[in-house]
Amino acid sequence: MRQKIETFSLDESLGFWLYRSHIHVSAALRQAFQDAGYDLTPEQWAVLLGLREEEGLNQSQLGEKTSKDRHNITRILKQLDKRGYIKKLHDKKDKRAFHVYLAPAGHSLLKELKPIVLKHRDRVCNGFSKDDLLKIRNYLGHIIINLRRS
Amino acid sequence: MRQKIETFSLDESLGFWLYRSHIHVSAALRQAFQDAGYDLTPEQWAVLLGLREEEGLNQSQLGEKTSKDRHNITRILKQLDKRGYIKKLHDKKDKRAFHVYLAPAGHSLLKELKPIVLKHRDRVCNGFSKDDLLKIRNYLGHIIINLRRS
DNA sequence: TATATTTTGTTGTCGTGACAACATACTTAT
DNA sequence: ATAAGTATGTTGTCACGACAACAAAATATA
Repeated sequence: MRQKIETFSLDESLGFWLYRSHIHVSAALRQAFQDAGYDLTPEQWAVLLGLREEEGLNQSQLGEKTSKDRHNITRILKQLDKRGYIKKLHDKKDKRAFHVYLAPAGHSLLKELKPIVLKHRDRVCNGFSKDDLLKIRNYLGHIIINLRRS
Repeated sequence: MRQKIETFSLDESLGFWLYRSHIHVSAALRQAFQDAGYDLTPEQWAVLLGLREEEGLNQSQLGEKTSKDRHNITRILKQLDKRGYIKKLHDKKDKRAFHVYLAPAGHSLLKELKPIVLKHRDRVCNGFSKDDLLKIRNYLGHIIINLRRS
């Protein structure tokens, strides 16, 4: 009578599936931007999108919103600033902080990217019902909650 | 009568949810290794695990198995080699290729990490039934298939 | 008020993902 | 057999995630 040895493998690892699917989705979006002639990373896109939803955030808040830490936000904003997509304005009271806004070029970039992103989304979501998508989001949200400071 | 404007946001983006959950899971595993005194990245762990499942692969095959390209495999193996966890043996016929194996230190490392990884897994999967986990894996596999060269 | 702590943002380092360029060597075609 | 094409692996560059150290400024506390 053999005992079951509890073990693990890549294919059984939820974390590895998340890694794989994230890598694929991210690579596909990057490629879609590139094919359309845009030199923009998925991360930069995420920050632009976060900004459009809530302009005037400071960098820490923007980092919270996009799940990136201050250091990375600093550098991603540097890229976006260099390309003229955003503006950083000093807080009038707090001399340390900035408020970040989309520049006009950022707004029009988002408008231009829209069909590309929608097409990408349709590709990723092909074969999923609205209910499936909701379930996936709940599952992933559940995972994130499981990992919150415990 | 207003028309619905099709739009998108971070919270509605499946890709962004994948990013977020992957980042959290990966960070938690990294932290678990660190807390236990191991200086090992989740990526290095994935390569070691891939190797244990199938020793003797060449680097390209190992990359395929772990969803990493040749360049990254080269560097990750360099790290693992430096720490003595793997061995690279020349192919006898093909002078370009290597066969990669776990060194004894790699085997014992995997054994030592086992309780840490299992605890991490329990934390990530807290509240999910076996059926849930199967569904998640199917969903993520579906996403990956959707993105295969089309 | 003076000091200590916290917060905001920057810079630097390392490991990794994406990509280009390259050397070496195997394979196929002529 | 030679040339063309392909495959394996390395190196270099850039962008990003994690982390440490830092400066500047706000806030809390003594």
